[in-house]
Amino acid sequence: MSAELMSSCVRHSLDCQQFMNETTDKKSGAFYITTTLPYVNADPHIGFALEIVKADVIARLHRARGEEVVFNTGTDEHGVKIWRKALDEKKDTQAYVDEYAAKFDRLKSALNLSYTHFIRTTDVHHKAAAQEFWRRCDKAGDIYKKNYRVKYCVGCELEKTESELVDGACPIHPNLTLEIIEEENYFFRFSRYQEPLLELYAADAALVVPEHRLNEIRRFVSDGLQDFSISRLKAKMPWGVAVPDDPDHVMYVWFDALVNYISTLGWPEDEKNFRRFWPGMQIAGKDNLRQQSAMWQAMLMSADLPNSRQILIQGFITVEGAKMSKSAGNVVDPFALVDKYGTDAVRYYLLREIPAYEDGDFSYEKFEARYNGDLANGLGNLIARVATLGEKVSPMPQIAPDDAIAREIARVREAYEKTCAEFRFSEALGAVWELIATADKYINDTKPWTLKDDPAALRKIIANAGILVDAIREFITPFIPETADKVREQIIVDDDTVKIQKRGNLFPRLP
RNA sequence: GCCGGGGUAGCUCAGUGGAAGAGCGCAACACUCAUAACGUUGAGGUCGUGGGAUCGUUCCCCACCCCCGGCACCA
Repeated sequence: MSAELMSSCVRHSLDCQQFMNETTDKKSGAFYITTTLPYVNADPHIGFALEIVKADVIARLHRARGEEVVFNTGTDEHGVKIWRKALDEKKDTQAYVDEYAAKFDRLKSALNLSYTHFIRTTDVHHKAAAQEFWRRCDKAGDIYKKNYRVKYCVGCELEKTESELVDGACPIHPNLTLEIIEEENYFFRFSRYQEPLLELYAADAALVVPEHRLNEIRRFVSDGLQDFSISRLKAKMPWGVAVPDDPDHVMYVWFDALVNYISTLGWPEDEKNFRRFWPGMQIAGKDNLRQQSAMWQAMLMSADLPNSRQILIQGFITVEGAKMSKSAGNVVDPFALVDKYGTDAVRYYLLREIPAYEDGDFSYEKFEARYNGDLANGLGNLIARVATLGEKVSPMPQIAPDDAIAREIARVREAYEKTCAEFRFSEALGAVWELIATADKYINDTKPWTLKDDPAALRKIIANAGILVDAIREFITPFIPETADKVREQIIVDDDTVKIQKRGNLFPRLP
């Protein structure tokens, strides 16, 4: 590698490091990321799989930089919907949520996730933390009681929110008049935080990513905030965290659930761990924008705790262009996908096909096209051909790569680091696949299969191909770690030697 | 209705005031190390519609049409 090229690589690497530092903990090598906690009234679906796989990639990228990472996920287990569902299924509520928590935890092995913490909102410690959080907001004067009016549909036997109504009536029972029920609830003084929230958004334009989501929440806050209800009458719905010093109320599920992001760190008792990892990064779907970037931030201010470091908002996954829903019967089960295609194929699809910040689509046709096109014909085939060609000269001393090859790797590295820092993983993988094309073309051009009688020339080609493969392996490691390991089992490129031993195909072509 | 984002190749999308791009799909050619893989070449677009400013616009301005998201208790 030329001196000029070398210094340019170093420079880029420094730039990217600086960029990522802005979005991570400014303190000593600690990084914290959390998903939202899925509500356990339905099985895990592919949308949550996307969220947690992305979080996993971010966690792995930070670990690769030598940081200590806390990666949190878990389950949200309180609230009326869960309580009713357990009743419907004639199950003990705790037994019901235990079953679901176990189901969600199985995503860890199915998707090869590296989370370090799995919190359940029914954990004893979490409940105590939620109560302490409540006390702090109360002490700050942000909690008060007032009458709460809810609309109730006698037909559904359920309370209805405005957004559920069509022309002011229940869409399922449009002929029934909604009853108004008044009950006394505790409220959080959200309205008090309009200005502080706007200041927060103004102070850090990268707090919410992408930018249009920051604009969306800024407008929402600008339009004025109403205090929101944070408790429910225990007599009507007992499945919640007890409100401190008031046996008649339990916390509304929002309030308790959001506290998980810090209770999982041991807050409030473990001050040291909390200070080391908080503030952290949060990833959430677009339906969670308000809760994460406004409500939770106001709650943190009220409790006199630092705001989140960054909130990454992603889109939804549609299925063949249609919204995924239980009633449509088109919900995609991540476990079934993994059974059929394997963990890394599923991870790859989610990360490559779904855009970073917008809605993406799933279909079996697209999935299989990605699988065959990118994984079987692309990555898998390249590894197979390099392994077969290289086996003949293995082991061999490593030779410095051609300038053109080194330059191409440096170019891709720059694009890779930039797009990863902005969480544009689809584009990062696109850049890595350009390197696969480079390697394929290099092999076609140099025709190593014609050099059976010229081992020196063959070694040079294998050295270059090996450097490319090893760069590809490094780049895909956070995305499809198991595959990266399998590449290294076949093609081991170290500073001074290259060892190659052919094994089975990474991704057999689908028929 | 108000606010925001979009309409570019069959599909998914990138892009620039100065001769329209990528990937996938399709066709032809070439190759045989490799998973009927890989490579090369090619076909295919009045860059939503109509005006305007400009020497010149897919890009700037105006109007209109269409799509998507947000406009409070959706875990």
